Amino acid sequence: MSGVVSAASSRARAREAAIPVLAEVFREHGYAGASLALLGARTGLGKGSLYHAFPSGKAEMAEAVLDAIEAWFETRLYAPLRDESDPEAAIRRMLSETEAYFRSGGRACLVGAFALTEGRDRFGDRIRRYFAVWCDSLAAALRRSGFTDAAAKGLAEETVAAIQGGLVLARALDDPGAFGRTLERLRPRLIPGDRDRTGADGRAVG
Amino acid sequence: MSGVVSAASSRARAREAAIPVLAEVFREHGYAGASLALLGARTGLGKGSLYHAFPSGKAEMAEAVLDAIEAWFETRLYAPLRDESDPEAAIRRMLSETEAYFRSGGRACLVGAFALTEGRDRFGDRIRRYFAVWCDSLAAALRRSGFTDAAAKGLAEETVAAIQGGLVLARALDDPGAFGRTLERLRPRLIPGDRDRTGADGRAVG
DNA sequence: GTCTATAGATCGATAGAC
DNA sequence: GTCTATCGATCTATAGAC
Repeated sequence: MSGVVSAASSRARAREAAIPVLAEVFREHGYAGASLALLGARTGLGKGSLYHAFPSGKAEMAEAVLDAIEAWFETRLYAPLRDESDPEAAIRRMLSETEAYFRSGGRACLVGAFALTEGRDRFGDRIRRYFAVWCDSLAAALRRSGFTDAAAKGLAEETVAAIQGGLVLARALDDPGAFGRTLERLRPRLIPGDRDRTGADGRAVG
Repeated sequence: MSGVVSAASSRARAREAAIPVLAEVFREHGYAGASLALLGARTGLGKGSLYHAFPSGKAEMAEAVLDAIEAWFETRLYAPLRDESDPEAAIRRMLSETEAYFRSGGRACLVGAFALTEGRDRFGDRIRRYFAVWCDSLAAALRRSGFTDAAAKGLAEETVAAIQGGLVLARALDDPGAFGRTLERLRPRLIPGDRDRTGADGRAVG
C-alpha cells in the first residue's frame, strides 16, 4: 500500500519536474519535430528515465503537457472568468496573465500549434476543450459585465482568435510586440469602461 | 540551348503539377510531419521523380510551395490592395478571396503553421515576407480609403492576426464557421461604409 | 524521367546492467 | 530509477536499372 503510494509519488515527481521542459520542446518544434533525443537532451534524462516516467512514450508526454496547460489555464484564467464577482477584474487579469504566460509574444501557443498540424488527430479532444472552455468562460464574464448573450459569445470568440493570431504574427514577423499590441487593441473592447483616451481604431479622441 | 530550355521546362512542368499536392501535405502535417513517403504517395511520384524535380529534397519542395503561395497572394490580394483605384473594392475582394482560399475555414494556413514550429528557422525570411507584405498592402488600401496612417497600420495588423487566429480556432474547435464569423466581424471595421449605422468602432459618419 | 533498391542516419521504443 | 546498448521501423537521400 505505502509502496504503491511511494512509487506513484516518485513517478509523479519525475513527471512534474520534466513537464515544463517537455512543454517548451513541443512548443518550439511541434509534436512530430520533438524527437525523443531532443526531449531527453533538454530534460537531462535518458530514454530509460523518460520511459519510466511516461511508460507510453511520446504521446503520453504530450498528453501530460496538455493536461498541465489546461490545469494552469483553468485555475488562473477560466475559473476566475466564470466565478469572480467582479467580471471586469477577471478580464483584466486574463489579459495580464495571458501576456505573462506567452512572454509578451516570445512564446508560441502549444495548443494552437498542435491544432494546426499533426497533434490535431491525436489530441483533438484536449485541443477542442482548451479553446471551447476559454471562449465559454470569457463569454460568461462578458455577459456578467453587461454584454448581451450574443454579443458576449461573439466577442469572446473574436478575442480568443485574436490572441492566437497575435501569437502567430509575433512569431512570423519575429516581432513580439505584435502580440502586445493585439492585447491592447482588445482591452477597450472587452472593458469599455477602461476606454477614456483612445478610440477603438487607435485614433486619439478629443 | 534548346536542350537546356526543354530540360528546364520539363522539370518546371513536373514541379508545377506536384506543388499543389505538396502544399496540401505540408499544410496538413507540418514540415517535420510531411515525410517523403507521404509526399510521394500523395503526388503519385516515386522518390526518384521527386528528387528529379526538386534536387535538394524536402526543403526545396517546401520552398517551392512557399514561393507559389506567395505568388498567389501577391497577384490576387496584395497587388490589388496596393494598386487598385477603388481601395474598398480591393478590401472586399481580399475578404472573399481569403474565404475561398482557406475553404471557409476548412483549410489551415501553411505559412502560419510553419511560423509556429519547425519551419520558422528554415524559412524565416519567406514567412516574414508573407505576413509583412500582407500587412503593408492592406494598410495602403486602408490609408487610401480614408484611415490615418497609424490607424491603417494598426487595423491591418489586427486584421491579418484575426484571420490567422480564426483559422487556428476553426481547426481547433473543428468548426469551420469560426473562420467565416471572424471575417464577417472584420468587414464592417475595414469598410465602414458597408455598415448601415456606424458605431463607436468605425469611422465617424457624416 | 521514373522506377526499385538501398545506403546511412535517426526515429520511437525496449532490454538489461548497475 | 537511470543508464547504455540496441532493436526494428522509418527517415532523407542516392544509385543505378530501365
